Amino acid sequence: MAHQTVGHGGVGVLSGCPAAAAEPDPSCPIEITLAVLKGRWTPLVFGEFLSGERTYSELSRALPALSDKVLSERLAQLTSAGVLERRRTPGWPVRVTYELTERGRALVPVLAAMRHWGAEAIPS
Amino acid sequence: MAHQTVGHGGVGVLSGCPAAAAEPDPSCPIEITLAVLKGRWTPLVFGEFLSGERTYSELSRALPALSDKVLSERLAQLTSAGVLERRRTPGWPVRVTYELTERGRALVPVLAAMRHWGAEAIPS
DNA sequence: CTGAATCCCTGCCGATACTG
DNA sequence: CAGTATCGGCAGGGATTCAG
Repeated sequence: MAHQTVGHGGVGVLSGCPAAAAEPDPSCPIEITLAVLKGRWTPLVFGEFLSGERTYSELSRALPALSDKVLSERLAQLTSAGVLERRRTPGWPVRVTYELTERGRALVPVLAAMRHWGAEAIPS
Repeated sequence: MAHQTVGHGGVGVLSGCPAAAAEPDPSCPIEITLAVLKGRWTPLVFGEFLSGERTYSELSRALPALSDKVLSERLAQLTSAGVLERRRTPGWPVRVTYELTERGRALVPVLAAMRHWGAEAIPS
């Protein structure tokens, strides 16, 4: 299994990306996953949902240094990625809760793998 | 393995980060892993090493649209993260080869998990 | 051959203010 | 309560040029 000249075209970890990728491809599965987690605060926001559903104000209270703008952006990002589900309770006051979808829960083991790798300190 | 009510304080996916993280913590294992993969071209550069060692010019040829500046940055980023090892062949012409370290190979399953999750299309 | 230095442009993020 | 609008600062990344 010495290095063969074949790229990662069909079977490698990067399969789904063009073999001789001229450019980074947003449709590459790995890029998709990275895009979901991309941006500051995203992992922390995601982590808030590990123990159940959350409202906007709960999140805002749990992460005080996170501005409304970015919180909205992250919730929209995770929602449009299918990771969170947004549910509006009619009536007053307006109450919106977010919670993990099935796809969101499927992301947990992925994060766990990342955590495991990142936890092994680099010998300085 | 239904979702437990416990937070991410000690045992969750985000363990290693401050429980009530006031701010995103660069020392969080997940943030560490994301930082390694961070930036445009990084996954593609990493993928080049799946089939063995590479020289600077080989990488440059394999990824023509990638500028020297960013290629240098990525190689430095991955090297300082302990993912790649840099080896200089003395003499002329100057020849530098990079290859995956043990830690770099340990990253492959992580990428595989990300690829697996990203490959499941969102039902539009 | 393998990069580093510079310049510039774009996109992200924070702060603040405002709306349904 | 749950966001959106706007603006400014700063870092990321592309093109080009220079150096060891």
